[in-house]
Amino acid sequence: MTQHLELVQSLRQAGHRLTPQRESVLAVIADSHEHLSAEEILARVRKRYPYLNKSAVYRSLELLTELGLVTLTDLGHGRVEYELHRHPHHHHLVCRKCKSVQQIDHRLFQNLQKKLESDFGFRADLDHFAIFGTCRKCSTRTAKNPKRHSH
Amino acid sequence: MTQHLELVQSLRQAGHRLTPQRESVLAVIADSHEHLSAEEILARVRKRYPYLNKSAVYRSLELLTELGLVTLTDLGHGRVEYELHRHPHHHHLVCRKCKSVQQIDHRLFQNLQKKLESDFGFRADLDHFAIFGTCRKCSTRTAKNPKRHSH
DNA sequence: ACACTATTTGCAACTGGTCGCAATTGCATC
DNA sequence: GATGCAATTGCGACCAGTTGCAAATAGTGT
Repeated sequence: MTQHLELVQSLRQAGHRLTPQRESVLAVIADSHEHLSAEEILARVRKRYPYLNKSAVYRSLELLTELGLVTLTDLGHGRVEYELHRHPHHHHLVCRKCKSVQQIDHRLFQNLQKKLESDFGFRADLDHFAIFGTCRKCSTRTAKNPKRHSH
Repeated sequence: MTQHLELVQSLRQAGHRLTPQRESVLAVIADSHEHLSAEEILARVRKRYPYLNKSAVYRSLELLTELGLVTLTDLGHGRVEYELHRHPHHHHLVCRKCKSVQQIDHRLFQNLQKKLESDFGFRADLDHFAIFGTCRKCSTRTAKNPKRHSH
């Protein structure tokens, strides 16, 4: 939980207030080592603050993402997932057809990331990235049998 | 409109039916040279088919995207935007803080795209991509004055 | 400890998008 | 041009997430 403390510090340093709501959202994320959906976060937070409102959770998550303390990934499952920002990170290849998710190493992105920073001064959040496309299986399958597509 | 015809062909070839709903969604997208939100597409389609249901539009768009005829971009404005798939394409750098959008050349992605295909057999839809992060202006600003962040 | 005020929260209404299912329809075959 | 049936649509309920606004409160200064 020293991590938790650090996070609280970053928040305050960036000029934001530390409310019990934010504190508990942070705690939940810091304590978990998996991806969490907003819904799951809300449920866990409510164990400590039963009446906490969902907009508070969403607003906290938005802020934490903006501050770079939390990463957000849309794996195309209809809900966004949050995770404490840890280094280094993996990325995801998400197949639009079969919805499979494949992890890839973060180093694949380093060149691009550096180039964006040097050319445009843009600090890309490429720490936890989802790329959509068609996986090997689905590419070959559709080439043979146009009609079939699983889901 | 020859383009429109080609699109219809691709649809049929992939084993899908050509319904008036799909046809009009396609026509609207093919006729427009800007990004269109689903809502805008729905509105335009209704000029021809006044009672067309929104789910039909969404389902058509999903299909067209899957077939690669249409590209979909989430610029973080709370709504996804659709566009006819034209080559070559630009990409977008979206600042999480000031929400500004900056276009960049598609060639920045070619290496990555090739690598994903050769290493994983994954055909990434990198034709129209949005990368989130912090733009130059916002990086320097937050370093100086932690509190300020426009929106 | 108290007052002040900008930030944050709770609430409830709203929005964009999805889903299950019954009714309809494109199109292949006769 | 009629038949059959799987693909597709319409519908309404639903879901995740957002927003505007009035009420509450963290943190600053006294």
